[in-house]
Amino acid sequence: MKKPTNVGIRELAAHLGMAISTVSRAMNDRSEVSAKTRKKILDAAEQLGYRPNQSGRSLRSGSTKAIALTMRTDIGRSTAGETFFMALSEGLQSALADAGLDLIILPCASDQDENQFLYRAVDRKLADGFIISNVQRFDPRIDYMKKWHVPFVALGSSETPGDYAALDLDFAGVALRAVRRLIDHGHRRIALGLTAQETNNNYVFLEGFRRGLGEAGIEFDDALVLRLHDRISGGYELGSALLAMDVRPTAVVLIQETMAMGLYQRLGEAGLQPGRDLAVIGFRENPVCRYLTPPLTSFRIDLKQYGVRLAEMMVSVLEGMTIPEAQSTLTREVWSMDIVPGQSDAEPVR
Amino acid sequence: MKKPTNVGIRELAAHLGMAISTVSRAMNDRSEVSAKTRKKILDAAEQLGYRPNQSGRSLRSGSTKAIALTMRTDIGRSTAGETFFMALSEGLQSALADAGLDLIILPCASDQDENQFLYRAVDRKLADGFIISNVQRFDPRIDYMKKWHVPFVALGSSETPGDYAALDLDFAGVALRAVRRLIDHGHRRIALGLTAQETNNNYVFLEGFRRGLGEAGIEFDDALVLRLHDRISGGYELGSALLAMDVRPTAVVLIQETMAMGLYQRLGEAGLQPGRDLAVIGFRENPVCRYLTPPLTSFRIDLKQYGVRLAEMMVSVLEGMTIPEAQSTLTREVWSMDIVPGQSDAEPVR
DNA sequence: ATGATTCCCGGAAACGTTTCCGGCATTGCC
DNA sequence: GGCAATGCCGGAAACGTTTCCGGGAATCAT
Repeated sequence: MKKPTNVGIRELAAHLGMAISTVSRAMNDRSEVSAKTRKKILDAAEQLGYRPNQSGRSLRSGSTKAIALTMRTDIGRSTAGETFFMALSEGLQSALADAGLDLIILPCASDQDENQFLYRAVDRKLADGFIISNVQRFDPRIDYMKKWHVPFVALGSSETPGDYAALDLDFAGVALRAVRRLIDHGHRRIALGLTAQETNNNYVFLEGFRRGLGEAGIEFDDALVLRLHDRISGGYELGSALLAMDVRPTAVVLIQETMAMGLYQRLGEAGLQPGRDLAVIGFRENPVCRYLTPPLTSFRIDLKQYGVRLAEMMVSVLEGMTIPEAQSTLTREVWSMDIVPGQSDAEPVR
Repeated sequence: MKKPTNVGIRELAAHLGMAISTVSRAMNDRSEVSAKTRKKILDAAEQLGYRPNQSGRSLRSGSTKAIALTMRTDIGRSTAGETFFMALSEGLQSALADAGLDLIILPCASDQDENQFLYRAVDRKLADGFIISNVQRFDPRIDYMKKWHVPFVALGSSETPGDYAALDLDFAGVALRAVRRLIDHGHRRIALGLTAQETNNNYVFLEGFRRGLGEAGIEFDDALVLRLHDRISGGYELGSALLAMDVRPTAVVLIQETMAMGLYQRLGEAGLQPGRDLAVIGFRENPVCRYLTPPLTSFRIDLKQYGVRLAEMMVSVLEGMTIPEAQSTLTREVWSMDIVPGQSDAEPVR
């Protein structure tokens, strides 16, 4: 069998004895075509196996009907990252599909420049809109998108000024509530585990942490803030660092829940028990952490709904670009999270 | 600032006082253009910020210069540590980029038909080549791709006949070696934890398992084969099922290492210890499992290299489609894995 | 010096689709 | 019954690029 010659709109029109413009209209559900003509065309299209060519379509219309989501392949890999993007995509893709949009994920390997990677995709007009993940505190990509007026929403907040849509988890609120909770339990000396990257989340989380301490009149001690690899081994190192301190903290708050695994491990090796000898609160609820002993106290978010909301915002931005009046849709939104109490943050022993 | 009119090849050519064909040649590094003309053009392109439009390009040339990888968003999720796609993409994207190809991941939500999802992407010519993951034992998608002569490689093996490229992990070998190892340790009654889906991996893994038993003259007992959800809770259920058996097995082999977490949990609740009261061997090495106590015995694969190899195969298939003679590149390849001994598969207590 | 070859480059036709424009019916209104 | 409005549809021009074709200039061999 030879490679089948793909039937184009021209062949289909010829086969029907109609003009290609009519066929096009029928395929796009436009109103200028009568119902019975449309049916005839759609039937013939089905029968001949005609599918509109996306290249021709987007060349002419200037729209790809696709949304791109950037994803670093080396971030939060040991567990958090993948479950995050997968669970997010579940809602995102589904909701975008309802709006007639495809979702494509653009994975960026660690040996590539993340900014150039996006610029290239944007310049080549790979998608109508872009969702930028792993946003930095001041992110040049945001400036780029604004400069060239390409629709985007930032997945994560940033200090880059200007009007644009952004969606983020409430890092500040989580840190604040975690500290409050620990203080309520009687802790006074609380450590903080951040990641090593210069992401905005770290900054915001630290802000919330400090505010929590300030509320209770506890002096902030910079030596208790540790920056670690965003993986299990980072948690292990965190444990070592805590154990090596002259006067050990009685509690620690983690910005990345998978660190808890390494931390648990390190504590166990030292004969210490999480929750009894050191209170631990993680960030995002993660199946892994529920199966730790003791279960990790963390915060819950429905990532699927989060993805749906992300899709809504993207669609809204897209409409805002085409429909001139609706400029007010560029909101920065923060989703608060619910605490999931575990057994890992009891009162301190003395 | 208004939306900048994107400078096209025409504007660039006019600005240079050259023909657009010359500019096109220069942008594509073709030999029919002199070195100094090329430099002049590239400089001007840089200065004016000209980037070729991908739609126009692929419409004319029929090639998108992109490879698509399908990914179900609901598979292996919540499996904590399931870093498969991220680690794979790391090598895959990087290697494809070296070949001048983009990688795009097409996430398919659980409420969508996986086959139709692929067909749609193929019909719309979203990519030059496709990497099909989560292949079934008999996978209609493979037939579809072959029928329409669109380049693809199957990520995972299948029983669908015909010549095509496929890459898979050595499920059979791992199962065989796991059983052998347990038998060497003195185990005779060995259970098997599979996933509930009808994937080919389950079948192949079971084959290897049976073969291992057969080698030692141990009768295969179908009641010891359990099919569970591909997640931590599945492991928990597995534990319950094992504990409920009249005569308990002394060992279990898992096709999915994250099940171990739930299993450990369930055993702990029953006052039993993995590795002492029940030997456990998992499948793929996973950071999470190294931090279990006791560490899980499993098998190692370098997913990044695996991704690089996948890219090579894809490129090879692509060349095989254009260069007529090279049809012999359609190989089915299986990667063997190295065992990573943990403490979870000791001798049985009696 | 002449013819053949090679090297560059310009002109123009595609690729498959959407969309503007215009025109023929048909309908509605007085 | 005349005239405007409306509904449907055909023709053709775009969208931005690649590539075929052809031709002028330069190089080379004779």
